[in-house]
Amino acid sequence: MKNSNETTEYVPLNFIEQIIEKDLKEGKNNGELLTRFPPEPNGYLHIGHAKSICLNFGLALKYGGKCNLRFDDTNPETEDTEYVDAIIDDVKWLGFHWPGEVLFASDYFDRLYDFAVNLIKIGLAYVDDQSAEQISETRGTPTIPGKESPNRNRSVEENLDLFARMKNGEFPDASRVLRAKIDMASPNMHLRDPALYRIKRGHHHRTGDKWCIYPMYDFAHGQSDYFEGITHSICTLEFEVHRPLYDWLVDRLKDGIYRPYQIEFARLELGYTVTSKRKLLQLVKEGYVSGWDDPRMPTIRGMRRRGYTPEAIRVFCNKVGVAKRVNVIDPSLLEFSVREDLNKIADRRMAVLDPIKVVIANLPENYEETTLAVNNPEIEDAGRREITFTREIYIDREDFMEDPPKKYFRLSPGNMVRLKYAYIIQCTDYKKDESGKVTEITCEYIPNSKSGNDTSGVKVKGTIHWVSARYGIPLEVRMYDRLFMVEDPQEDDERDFKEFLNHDSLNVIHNAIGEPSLKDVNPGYKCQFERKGYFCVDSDSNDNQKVFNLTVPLRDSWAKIAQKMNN
RNA sequence: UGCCCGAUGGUGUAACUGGCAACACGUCUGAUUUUGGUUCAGAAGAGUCUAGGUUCGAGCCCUAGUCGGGCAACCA
Repeated sequence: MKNSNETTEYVPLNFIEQIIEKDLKEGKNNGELLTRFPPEPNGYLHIGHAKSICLNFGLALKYGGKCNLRFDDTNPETEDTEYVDAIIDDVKWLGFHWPGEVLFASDYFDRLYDFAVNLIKIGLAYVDDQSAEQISETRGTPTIPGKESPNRNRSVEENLDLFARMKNGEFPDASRVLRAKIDMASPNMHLRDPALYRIKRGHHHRTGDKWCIYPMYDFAHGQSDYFEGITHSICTLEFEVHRPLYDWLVDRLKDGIYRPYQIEFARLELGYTVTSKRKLLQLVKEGYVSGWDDPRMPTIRGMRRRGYTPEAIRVFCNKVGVAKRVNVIDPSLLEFSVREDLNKIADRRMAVLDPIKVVIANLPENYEETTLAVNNPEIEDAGRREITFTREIYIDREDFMEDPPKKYFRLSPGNMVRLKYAYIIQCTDYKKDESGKVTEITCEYIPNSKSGNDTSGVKVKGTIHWVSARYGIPLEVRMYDRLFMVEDPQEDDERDFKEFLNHDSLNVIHNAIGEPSLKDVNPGYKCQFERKGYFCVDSDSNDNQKVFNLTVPLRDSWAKIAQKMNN
């Protein structure tokens, strides 16, 4: 450290925080900070949006500012209140708050219209009668300058008249547009007289049929920022080339020193999934997943149903960082964040996913012994619950091997393991069916080896979970794996991303057995199935049967050892 | 062939704006453990896209190039 007398420790800032701290220090925009999260209500929010939400709301929190929730609803064709409601719910679920009401770009339609009229008056906008095709053709290409529209130099009066008549519905859809008069030869395509307003008779989710002209994104976004007093308008990289237009418009709208500034960052891409709204919609529509909230989906709703916590998602979004480099985050980081949170808060329970019956031969037929099991070893006062040990129990198929390799610490013929919270047992016999599948195991328990007061002197390397055959309850357990088999399913434009779908991403277990305490839990309840992973109760559960979703498996160092031995 | 961004271990970010690369995930060791979890201790792994230049000194600055991304909706 350079300055040893400096009391504040240096904390690395991302580039946006650096800009903000500088702006705040210099008193730019009165030293205020107001950000905004501006979704278009035409789809559900996903993990990429979560990063933007955490960034915008997080910055406001960090620097004592505020963050608005504003819908960018300028295209009635694709937008719907269904999405508005879902998005509001998702942002709240993530744990963020905005000042006052939810805002909409459509709140500003009147002011936007007035601004457009002003632009016409000062000769910076004109009505173009050309068709979309003509406009597209005369825009030129990135290397060839565009051609000016024959309507470019209409009089202010004629433009005013035409624009008013556009608004009044005198012209058919798409027959005319209002364009900014900037520069048809600009190397930046967005400055070649961009369209500001189009005629479109869609039914708007909020303004109904009041308007038949709607502002384009570029004509709505920066101005909405300005109307709200946004200081830092943070968006993703693809809007970088829009910034000159953003500035051009805001500079003509502002009427003092205040103005918002756009800053772009690289969106979050997550490996082995897709985050394009179009592709996500396709997965839903074509039935590859059960819906927007399918637990395999990278949507907020999907992750929520999967059992991810808001805390875990927020921590994850902070860990990935903020920069301008295109990035693909490895899902292991997300899973780490989820485990980290769940380890602290989730109850421990025992459940057997692939049951084999074990009969403890040296125990009487009706033997029962009830003991207390720790709910969460990470939390001292998380309490205990009762579990009952009986002569017949179930253990997981993975925990028994006829012919085990050296480092296998679980049950095998002649060998011993501890049953968690109960006794050490030794395998004396086992049965198989014609196919060679083990159907039942016979064991003997070691007296005096009871968990907690073991005086047997027997030492075992392994402890396994179990469920009483008499008291266990049937469970449906849905095991999930990554949706795609390749890290970047959209890398190859030539190939349909669906070719890379992982067809084993869902594996439903119908005959799992859980400890009896699982009978009384409600959808959303999260727990760890000991030695397996974190699971949560799905909304498909009913009184007869609980359905559990695998949220994330526990780290499994045995699986790695076993895999190595196989290779 | 135009314009705008970007380039640091496998992945993602950092290096307090010029002082011989740090953190997290992942990987690997070991210890503890009645979860092969957690926790703890430790290790390996980049010399910063390339080539020049400025400088006592460059991941940071300059020039050229290479590679990657974006831009030609009346989408956002």
